[in-house]
Amino acid sequence: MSDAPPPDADPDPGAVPPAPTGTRGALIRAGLRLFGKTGFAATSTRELAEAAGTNVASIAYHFGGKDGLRRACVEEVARRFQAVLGPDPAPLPDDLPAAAAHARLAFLTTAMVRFLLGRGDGEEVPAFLLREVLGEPVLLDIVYDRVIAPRHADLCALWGRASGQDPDSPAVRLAVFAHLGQILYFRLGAAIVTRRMGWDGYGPAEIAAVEARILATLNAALSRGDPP
Amino acid sequence: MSDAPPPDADPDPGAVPPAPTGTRGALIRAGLRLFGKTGFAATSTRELAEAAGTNVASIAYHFGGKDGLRRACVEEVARRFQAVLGPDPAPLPDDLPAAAAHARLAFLTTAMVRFLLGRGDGEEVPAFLLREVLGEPVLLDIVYDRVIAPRHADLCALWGRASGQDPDSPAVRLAVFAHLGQILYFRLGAAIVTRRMGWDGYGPAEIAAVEARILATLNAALSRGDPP
DNA sequence: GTCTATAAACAGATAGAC
DNA sequence: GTCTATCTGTTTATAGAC
Repeated sequence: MSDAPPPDADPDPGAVPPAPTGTRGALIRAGLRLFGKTGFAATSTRELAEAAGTNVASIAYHFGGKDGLRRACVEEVARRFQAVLGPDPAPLPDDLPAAAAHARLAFLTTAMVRFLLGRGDGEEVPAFLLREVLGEPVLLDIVYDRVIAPRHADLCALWGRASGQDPDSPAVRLAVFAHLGQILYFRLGAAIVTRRMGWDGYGPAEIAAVEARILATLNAALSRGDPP
Repeated sequence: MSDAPPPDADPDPGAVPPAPTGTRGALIRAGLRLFGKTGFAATSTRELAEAAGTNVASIAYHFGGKDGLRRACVEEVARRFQAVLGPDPAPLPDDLPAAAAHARLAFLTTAMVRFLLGRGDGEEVPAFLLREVLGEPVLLDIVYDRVIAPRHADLCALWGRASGQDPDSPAVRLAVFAHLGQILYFRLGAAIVTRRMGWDGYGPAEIAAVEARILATLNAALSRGDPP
């Protein structure tokens, strides 16, 4: 494989960067998976190199060291979120009715539940992200600024419109966090939830049940008896 | 300090074991704090010994090795939960009104929020617990059987009574998990929440705001407009 | 029971051939 | 760019004095 280390500056900050390829990309994907699964400290550079189909020295070559690979993984998470959700969400139209905002919140909720509980990135990205949030506060800056804060602000705007409250009020911000916390818990506590429910992992039927529960709470919190 | 390794069998399984003391107890407390803060793999035996005010060899002497200390920490978490919540919760009276069940749920919710967000064990125990749940599934067994399952069953009984649903139904079990997930998130995502809210940690006013939010969701989910 | 000294394995980083 | 071999520091576990 043949890739040079990337330039430090992005000439067009609005555009979504392309997915990393080659040895560099393989190492990042291995890092995302192994760091998320067993943790940063518990993952050796030899394991990373083997999982990526390369040698230990390439980690230092591409990222300067194990810490550099970690940072690259954080940036890759930010990039994937940008790629899925779009770089700059459109501002809310002034005349958006409350019911429409409610419906969009329900739609985004469903999408998040399916992403987090279904097969795919949802298994490794949240585990990695959570370990970063629990651990080094330095890397949290990247996660916060590029992944969390913009999306949270979007959801607050919708929640405010749907509930008739000020979207910048502490009450709305907390409500959105509580709502997101519910969803995240079903991924983070998956081992516990599936055991207690007698489930063998999250299949389509199980995901539907979780979706129904979270939408019910959303509708209740927004003071509406029925889904829009 | 002078303590022998404890006997393997507990002669009275109903009683709550006493808190570990001496060097053994100091090592467990150090493990709980450091494992929770930086993770198991990232914490060295030298750090543990220093934090406990003893030497590295005592870890092998008391627990057989670093893994043994980890296991002892898991059991200490289970013990603390038993000590605070009581070993065997009383079964729900048959004639408990829905409003009383709702009130008790609200009371337990407030207690959990204050425990998790306030100063004290709430800072280290959940972090430790979460890392265990994310990692080794072997230790999850102890946590699940002795900490999570009994408490979850209690809450399901209350939720069923308060909402008029079957407490053993999947819907109630999921509702309780979603409710707990909200609460846990404010501890796990504390770094994110406080930053977004512009808070400097969780003080009394901040805890009250979170409490209010979670009780509001609880009341809405139980289809009641106002707190009991 | 506590502690020092040490052993054996492993970590991440790097030099240098290709 | 890739890879092997190696350097240097640190890890856990243990032997043995007290």
